[in-house]
Amino acid sequence: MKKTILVFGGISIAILLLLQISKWSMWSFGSSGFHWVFIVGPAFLVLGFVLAKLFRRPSIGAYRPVQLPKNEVNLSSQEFKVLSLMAEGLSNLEIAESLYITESTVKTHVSNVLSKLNARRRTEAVKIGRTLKIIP
Amino acid sequence: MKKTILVFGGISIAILLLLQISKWSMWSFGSSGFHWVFIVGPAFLVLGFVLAKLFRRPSIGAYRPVQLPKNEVNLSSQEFKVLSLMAEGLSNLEIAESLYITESTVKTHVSNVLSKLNARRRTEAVKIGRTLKIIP
DNA sequence: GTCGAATTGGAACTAAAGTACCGATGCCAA
DNA sequence: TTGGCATCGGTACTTTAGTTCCAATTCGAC
Repeated sequence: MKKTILVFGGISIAILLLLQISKWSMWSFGSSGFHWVFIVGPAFLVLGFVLAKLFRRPSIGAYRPVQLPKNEVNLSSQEFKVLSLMAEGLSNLEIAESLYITESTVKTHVSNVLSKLNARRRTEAVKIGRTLKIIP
Repeated sequence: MKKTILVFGGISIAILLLLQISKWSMWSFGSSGFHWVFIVGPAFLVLGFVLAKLFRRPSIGAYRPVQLPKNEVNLSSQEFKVLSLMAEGLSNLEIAESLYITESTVKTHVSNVLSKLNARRRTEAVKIGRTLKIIP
């Protein structure tokens, strides 16, 4: 709340300053076409807004709509086990030891699971799996 | 917030300087007044950038820091937000962009969450958080 | 006002996770 | 018998995640 007040206070002061400057400029420049400020200024202001939005990092996943992969996700037996153990918070190594396979194989399975669920991280895979009610 | 004020102050001073410079170099632009574009334009461009940044910030809310009644685990407001976004499957970078903080800060929060929940991985933290009904 | 917790962020790491590509085996249905 | 799939495993690589230590503000409570 204080922040907001300070922000708007700062903006107000800035506007006041700009007005003051414009007055001073009027006086010092005479009739050299100062009205440009009121045309070009807002235009560039808007441009700045737009550019700021554009330059903002695309944030690929933050608001990405979770597109559910085609109704039927066919995880294989092992892939399902791996996903379940991922949801339990196990690391690849721990999953490997649980299933008596090597970590390399687990990585392969994890990659396949991520691909099939259209996820990019194991946490996302777990979330999607829960959404699809594949795992509790 | 001091930063904000400093920014506005800096912009104002910059505009003043630009005006001053333009005053000294007015003769070289001709008398059409068109040169204002090159002075006011960039200034408002920067102002637009700053304003866009400021107006983006406060609208992220929607997360209520839930105070835990018992359960020794007491996550702070930001830590709770980070944990929630972890459960959504976001990466540290995506969480950072969602909360308008840097990835470094997110890492700090994640480390604290893992420590407080006695977890060793974010997936485990999510599972524990769900077990403790901190997150759905 | 002072103090502790919270927030933010940086630097410099180490440790996992994930990708891409490969080969081998076994199984099953067409 | 052959093509496709699942399983297993490997190498080499890039990307995230996570740790540790540090420091500057900020905020609420006392």
